[in-house]
Amino acid sequence: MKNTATAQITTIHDVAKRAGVATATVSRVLNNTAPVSDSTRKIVQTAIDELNFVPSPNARKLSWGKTFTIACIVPFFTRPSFVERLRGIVGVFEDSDYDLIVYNVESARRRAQYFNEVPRPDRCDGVIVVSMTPNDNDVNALKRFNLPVVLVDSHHPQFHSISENSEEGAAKAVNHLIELGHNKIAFIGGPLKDTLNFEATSSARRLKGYKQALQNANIAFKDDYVCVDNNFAIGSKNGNTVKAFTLQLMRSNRPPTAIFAASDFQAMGVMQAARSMGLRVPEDLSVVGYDDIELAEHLSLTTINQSLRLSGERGATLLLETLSILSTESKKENSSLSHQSFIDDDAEKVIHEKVPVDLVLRASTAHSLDRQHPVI
Amino acid sequence: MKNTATAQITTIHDVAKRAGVATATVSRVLNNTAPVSDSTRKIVQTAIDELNFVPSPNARKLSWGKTFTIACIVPFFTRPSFVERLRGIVGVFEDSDYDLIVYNVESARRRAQYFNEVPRPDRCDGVIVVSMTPNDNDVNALKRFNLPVVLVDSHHPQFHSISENSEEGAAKAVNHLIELGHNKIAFIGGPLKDTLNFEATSSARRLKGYKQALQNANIAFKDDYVCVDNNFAIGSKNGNTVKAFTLQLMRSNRPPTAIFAASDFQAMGVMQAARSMGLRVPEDLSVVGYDDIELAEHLSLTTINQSLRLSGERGATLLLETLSILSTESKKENSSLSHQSFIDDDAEKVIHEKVPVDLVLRASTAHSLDRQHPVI
DNA sequence: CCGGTTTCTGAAAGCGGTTTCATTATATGC
DNA sequence: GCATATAATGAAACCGCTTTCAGAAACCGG
Repeated sequence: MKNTATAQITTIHDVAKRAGVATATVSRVLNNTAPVSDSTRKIVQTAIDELNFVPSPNARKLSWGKTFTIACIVPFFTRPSFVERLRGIVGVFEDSDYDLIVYNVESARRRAQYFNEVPRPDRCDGVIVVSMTPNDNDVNALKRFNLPVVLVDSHHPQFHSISENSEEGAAKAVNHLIELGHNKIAFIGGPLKDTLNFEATSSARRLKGYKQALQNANIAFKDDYVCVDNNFAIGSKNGNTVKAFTLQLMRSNRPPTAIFAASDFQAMGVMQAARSMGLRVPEDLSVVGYDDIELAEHLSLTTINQSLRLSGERGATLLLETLSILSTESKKENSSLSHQSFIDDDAEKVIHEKVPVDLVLRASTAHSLDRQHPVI
Repeated sequence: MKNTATAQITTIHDVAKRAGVATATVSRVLNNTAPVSDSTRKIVQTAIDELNFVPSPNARKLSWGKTFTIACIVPFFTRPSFVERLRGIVGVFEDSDYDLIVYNVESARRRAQYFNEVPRPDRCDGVIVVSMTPNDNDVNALKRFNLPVVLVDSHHPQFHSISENSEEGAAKAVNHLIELGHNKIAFIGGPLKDTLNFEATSSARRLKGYKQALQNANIAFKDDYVCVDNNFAIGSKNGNTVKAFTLQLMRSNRPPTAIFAASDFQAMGVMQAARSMGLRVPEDLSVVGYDDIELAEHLSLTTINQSLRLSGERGATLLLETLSILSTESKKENSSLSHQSFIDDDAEKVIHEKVPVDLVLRASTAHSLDRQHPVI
């Protein structure tokens, strides 16, 4: 008696039978893909409503030869910034016909696996790659079936991409510090190269922007002021290294008065470390981060906003656009099936979009009160 | 010439033709679902390898009547605590045959939509609901097709669930403060009830635990010490409210010496606010959070660890187990198709698992140096 | 009122797999 | 050595939907 009457899934046949028509007709009113007389349309629609019929996504996919699925390969949980980007992506697909499957890369093994297995037309209609620069194998895998691909937060000549200008952002951060009178500015960042090919390069580019800004201001670049955490790899707790760097810097005989961190997450570590040794931020030490993750606001951290969420949104939208262009193109093909080989020609028209980077002023930076030789 | 030769997807027919066998045979070696002679098996396998054949997931799904997909309905997957849980869930399914589709709820509309549309056997084989207590409609929707369901971080008598004991956790937090000599302990939390039915109740339960702990220690409950942010709703920036609460509390004529926040995120706001008015944590104010998100470690925040990730893992595993039980059961049915109605009887055997809550001692709490009437 | 369109509809053939059923080849038993 | 169980395989049906193809019905000009 406690048997919850399990509802059966109604199929298109049930509807057809009930309406006294062929399944083809039902299909036609579902997709209004061909003229159906008003009278039968009404009958069918009633049957659909009464039976509460929803076509099986899978059958549909199989029949249409589309998957209505977007694959997103992303080093998902490793850093807050990825989550923000993902949020932008998810938001776009929520309102579309596409399902989004997130493939979370947390190891080199997975990375290779996903790049090889996922970009197949029977798995997805398009691929978004976040924060990973495809290597040669990846490129092959991605191109094999000519699926539309968009890179978010990375760049490759052969694929659409949405990225930010890290050099510019970093320069803005450092310029801000310079304008505040700082000239002893240190850099703390992640590794410059990395097996997984992601996040790494951004640190490198930010370092480059840092150097550039110094040079423009005629401040000598000092090797000791650059701390790069080569263990900032997957899943590692970067906190300790960053703290160690900070302590080391601040205890040196020429401590910096400001630190530019390559990410907000690292900036937080810097602030923690500074406080732990009794230094006040920003009075004793100015700190600038990068990313403007949600956290930054709560920490009152001055940082560089790189429109994380927007980048995800733009990437997703770009993919959607590509998808719809392709589908109209394939319709054209039907009428004139001649120019097969021309399709690929728009490989030329690869789109590379830049997302703006802006300084967000908060309370972690202040004028330099540099005492040239601090008493220790 | 720049035409990247787009590979064609090879089908089971291609393989069959190449191997000179019927598709049925290929299918059999793929799933070894029936005896195949070693010789033909080898031939087929070779063909598979040579053609690099991977069966189409969709065709398979359709044919098997399974989707090999798990739906995960989760609010704001960007909130750190949800991300942690999701991380646990994702980890489990990565190693399974199932794809995971995440449905991100950010509005009441979406919530209703997802609960109505997603739990259908043609969309997924099972559902994980995170941090949302199903209402009556939801329950109907979830039960309609008798899909296996697991709730993570919520509770309902009719569904499996993984949850934590918020009262207990809160009590541990408050007891810790009491043991440190505090007796002016304030509570800052999110709303106690909410249209979306999630997150709210956890604040309420933590408040309950707070009250209980006070009572046990014979400390009078004080209404002014309870600050509940009813705007901690969708997308709102809770930071400001929390800060306002903190300032208000600390500027009152009987400021607390300790604050227990219902989440780490809010605890961070408290710490920020305290610092902004020149108070030191923990010297002038002790702060305890809840959740033990990654952040907490970096903030040296004393908090309650509620095994966020573990809860996701357990939930996912439980669903997987249910799934495999169901599939073996349905096999049994094949042989003796009598006891259809008995299957539902194990609705009795709903599993409710609790995940441990533990105090994590860090540096945001200290002994109370209460000056009974602080000079202001 | 008739040939020729146009509009509407049903039967049937896919989509790419799995599975049943029937058939043939091979073993086994007596 | 023959009846019979068993193993191995192919042909065909099926999963639920879409789409082609072809036929029926309605429409139209002359």
